[in-house]
Amino acid sequence: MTITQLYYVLAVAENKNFTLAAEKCFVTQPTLSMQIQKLEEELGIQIFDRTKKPIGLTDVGSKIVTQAKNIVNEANRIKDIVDQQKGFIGGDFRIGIIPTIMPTLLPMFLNTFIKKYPKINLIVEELNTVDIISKLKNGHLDCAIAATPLDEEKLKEIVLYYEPFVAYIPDNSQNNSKKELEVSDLDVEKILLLQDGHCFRNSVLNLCKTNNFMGEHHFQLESGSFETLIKLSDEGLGTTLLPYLHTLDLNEKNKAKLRQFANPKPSREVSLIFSKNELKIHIIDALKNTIQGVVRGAIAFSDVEIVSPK
Amino acid sequence: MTITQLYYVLAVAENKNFTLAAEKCFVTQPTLSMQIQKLEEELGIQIFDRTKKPIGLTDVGSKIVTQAKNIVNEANRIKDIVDQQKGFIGGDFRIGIIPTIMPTLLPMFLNTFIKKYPKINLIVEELNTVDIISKLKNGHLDCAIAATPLDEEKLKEIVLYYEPFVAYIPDNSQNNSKKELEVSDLDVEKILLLQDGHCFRNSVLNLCKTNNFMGEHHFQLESGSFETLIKLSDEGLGTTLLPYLHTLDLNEKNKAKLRQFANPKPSREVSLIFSKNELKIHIIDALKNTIQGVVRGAIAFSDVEIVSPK
DNA sequence: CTATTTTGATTGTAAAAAACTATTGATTTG
DNA sequence: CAAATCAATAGTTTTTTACAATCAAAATAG
Repeated sequence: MTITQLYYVLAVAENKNFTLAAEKCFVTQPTLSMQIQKLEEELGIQIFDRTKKPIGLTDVGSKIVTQAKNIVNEANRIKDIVDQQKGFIGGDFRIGIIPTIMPTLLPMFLNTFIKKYPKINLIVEELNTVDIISKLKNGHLDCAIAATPLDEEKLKEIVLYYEPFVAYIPDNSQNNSKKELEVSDLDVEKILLLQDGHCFRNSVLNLCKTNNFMGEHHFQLESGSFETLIKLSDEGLGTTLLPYLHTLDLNEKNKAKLRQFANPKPSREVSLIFSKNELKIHIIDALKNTIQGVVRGAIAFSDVEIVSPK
Repeated sequence: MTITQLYYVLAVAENKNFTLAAEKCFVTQPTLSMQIQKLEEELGIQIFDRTKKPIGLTDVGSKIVTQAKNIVNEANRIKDIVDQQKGFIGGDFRIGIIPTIMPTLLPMFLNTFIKKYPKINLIVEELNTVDIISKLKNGHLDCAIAATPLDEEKLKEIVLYYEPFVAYIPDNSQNNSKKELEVSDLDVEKILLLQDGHCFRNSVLNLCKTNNFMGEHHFQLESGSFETLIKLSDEGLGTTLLPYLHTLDLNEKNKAKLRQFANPKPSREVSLIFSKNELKIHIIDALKNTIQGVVRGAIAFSDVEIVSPK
């Protein structure tokens, strides 16, 4: 059994076609067919069910494919080890970002980053926090950006920034007297929130601890965008909170409904997260510096009461 | 990079000698030398420091060796997958047993087992519970026998038997009047216990929950045998509890100091433990049946109040 | 229902890789 | 300093891998 044979198996499993798989592997079809036959012979089992069209996997075959992925992944880490040793900044780099951070943060740093490190092949994926955690652990992601703390044993978090929330109040006239909003002015039971990315720091508003926070509403937003939230709010369903960076590109009409909080502002902690035994530390470090560079300009840190997360 | 090359690297790392490593790999020394050179060239780094005597690893080298072990382990699992498919009962099978179970249980089933399954190459290791858990998770063990429950997410437990404890009372005359001992008769603060294997079932005696149980003594037995415990007890340091199977081969003098408990007897749950994605299920099943077969004769289950573990 | 296309297996051959034997060269040991 | 140890090198042989060309079976089109 060779690693090459496993690559061939994975290619066929993925493309369900020997000819196409061979192309992807940059070899001719007979070469690939022979190698797979050899492997099947060595193991004494059939990996592929060639009677089906398109080609299918046998029962053992699918287990072998799963394991082959593990082996190939582990094998690829050898290159990462060497790259790290050489201080090489390049190669594939997979990053996961939660939906509520993606649209505002990614455009801010992507251009700077890929220009500064042209050898890195950045692969960005939008994922929710649960998927991010599992993919970081099994090596499908090199790092991620999400609301923290996650309190995961095997993951390391580096805080990128604290993003204050701004209240979005559809009927903003009634409290117009006060300039800055106090947290105590909010009726937390009536607030509209997304599931993801609303863990507040410093217990200013302690909402994330109740895992199934519903408030007075009879629905829960499992996922979705802040656009949805704004529209629901406009429909009279209540007040909502928007992360500061999201408020920057609202239209004027909506901006009028925003109300800043007084200090200490409720805010979310946004961090770079990676596995403790991640090898591409140099790239993570480069990414961290790039993001912190661009964010420093956008968020005035003095606005937020910084308290080191536990 | 090939799996063969990684095997060669591991052999050299282990033997610190190219010639010896080559023998272990059943190839000539130049073959092995060449392959390792080729790998080093492909990666563009030195794995071995050949200036040292005996040969040493470079910094990257040791990282690569660690990863190579992972890859080779994962690769070996392919064979396990195929074996499982074929229903093959054989090959290497690594089992860990905690010290307080090993001496009594292993002799009871080992002979029966290896005669019944001559194709299995059983490798038994005495390990404490902590090591067992980590080695099951990283694939260094195929299964283990320990006191349960462990409450480990990724591990599965199959209860083999409940082993009642018997009190060992050095000064057995004073309570001689009563025939069976009640748990309440014991002063739990004065009891001598081993760290391992003393998690009592059914909260009859609730000792394992206090992680650093010291009682009135000024010492803790981190490990050791029940022989030590008996001698300490004889020295007047207190009463102790012995697992039922251990009491069977005490000398007459010591047996006189034993006192059975009344029902419900305090007992320990002994289970077969394995990773949830362990492939050698057939072997584990064979082992379970063998052990339960021999234990059924030794422990009268009616003696123990069986309550299903939570 | 036959012609055509698609797709994987087969065959024969060339190139590449891996293994072996024999030998060298450097270092350590007696 | 001679002998022994041990990895590297050189030169061959064997094995493996890849390729081009072709075949055979199945699916699709006319």
